[in-house]
Amino acid sequence: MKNNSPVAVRFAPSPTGFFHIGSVRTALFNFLFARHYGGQFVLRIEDTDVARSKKEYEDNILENMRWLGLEWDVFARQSERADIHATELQKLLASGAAYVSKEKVEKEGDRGEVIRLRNPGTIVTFHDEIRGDISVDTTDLGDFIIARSPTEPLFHFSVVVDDFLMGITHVIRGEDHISNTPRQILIQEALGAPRPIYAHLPLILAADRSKLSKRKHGERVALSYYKQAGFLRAALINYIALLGWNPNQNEREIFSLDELIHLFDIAHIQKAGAIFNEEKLRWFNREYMRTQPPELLLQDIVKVLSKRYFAGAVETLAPKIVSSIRERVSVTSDVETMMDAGEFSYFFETPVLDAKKIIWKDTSTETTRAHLEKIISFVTTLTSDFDAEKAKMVLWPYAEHQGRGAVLWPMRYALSGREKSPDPFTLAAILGKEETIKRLKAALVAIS
RNA sequence: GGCCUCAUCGUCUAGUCUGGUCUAGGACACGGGCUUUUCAAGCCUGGAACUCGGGUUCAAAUCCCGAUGAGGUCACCA
Repeated sequence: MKNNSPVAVRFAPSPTGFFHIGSVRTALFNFLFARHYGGQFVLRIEDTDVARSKKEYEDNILENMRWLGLEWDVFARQSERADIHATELQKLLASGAAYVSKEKVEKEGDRGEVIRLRNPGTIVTFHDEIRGDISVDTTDLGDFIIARSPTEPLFHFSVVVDDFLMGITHVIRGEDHISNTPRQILIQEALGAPRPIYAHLPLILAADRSKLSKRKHGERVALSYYKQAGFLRAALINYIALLGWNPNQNEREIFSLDELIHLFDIAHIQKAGAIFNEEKLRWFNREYMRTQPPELLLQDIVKVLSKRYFAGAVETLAPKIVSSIRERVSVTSDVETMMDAGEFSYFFETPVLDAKKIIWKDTSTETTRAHLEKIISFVTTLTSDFDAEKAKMVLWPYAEHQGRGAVLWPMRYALSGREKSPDPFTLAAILGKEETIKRLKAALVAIS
């Protein structure tokens, strides 16, 4: 497993929950670092806690790592390295650096005997690439437990053994591991293992400034939530990379994964935690959506609208409305939100008109009626396959002359029955000549 | 509470190492305006921050000390 690469890093999630944003960031930074230096990126599943680890979670992590494009070079499962851990543990026991200790059983699952590290009780000072030197008096740690039995190592021990034997040169992980580091260094020293270079990343925070957690902050901490909502991987990667790191490229904010790899450095990593802001993520996503071919959004629109409306009607409608929707959404799930708010209902059903709303501001009923009649006569002159541009051409001079609001508002409202909608020309083109005239006449009846 | 870490607009950040060009720059969000009526988008524009207190210095967002505040962590979880 040793290699000649200058650096080797690892992302070591425990499969005890769905891949969440904080883990994504740790994985991303490790990936970026490895690729930047042409080193090795190890994905190691820390599943030594048999009771809490689930295959389902492991699958979720792997699947999402691939989806994000964070390909790893080496894959390992800690549970499959049990023999290695047992061997190393025996060495410590044999040398007296660790010992079997009798315990009183306090809670269910506790053992009568566990293995503790003989703590020399020194002051451990280690260098952190982001924070500088950190010193901790390890006497308060006591002879801490490193294994439940000779074949059941605990987190700190298996991490140190694996990092050592897998040749990990840099440990890049969350700030919540700072307090674990002295303990792990003590184990390294007992094992005679070299000390890797540490870099503790600032945490990604929830709006309340506390660490993002499933229990406190719900589904929005899981990457799959954003994936399902239709966020693009490039937007997610770009946004998360810039949370706690800055490439220092003047004012630029949009970067591809390759550019991030090229630019990545530990020197520009932030020390303070950063709040995850979905609004800004949405902005990134819109930026990336613009670069996507419209066909992709079209497929999503068809999928969403088919849930509620007749598929045949959706098929013919969707291509006509895709460009106007494209301007109004930041993420594809917005399409569903719009549908739930009734946004598209007027394409499928005759709108129910509120007579008062047909009239623009202080325009009189008589004038509005005259405008509507005029609009009908204009529309009548159009060929049945007219588009929005054609409709605008015949109607615009009249609207311009009579007052845009006075003419266009009643038309738009008559066609949509809503205070907010696409412009009247687009509506008319989508609805078609016959339906447009029918709805305009209905408005005329409504205000009579 | 012990230990550890952190501290620039509401949020993400540039600037801090190598003090002066910072009356602190950008982005998101928000306010106002413009645009083919509404909504959105776009463009223009506005408000908005160096946590506080001491030092050092001709000069401090930048260096030092302290206070305060915030977070992390204290398992036979990872």
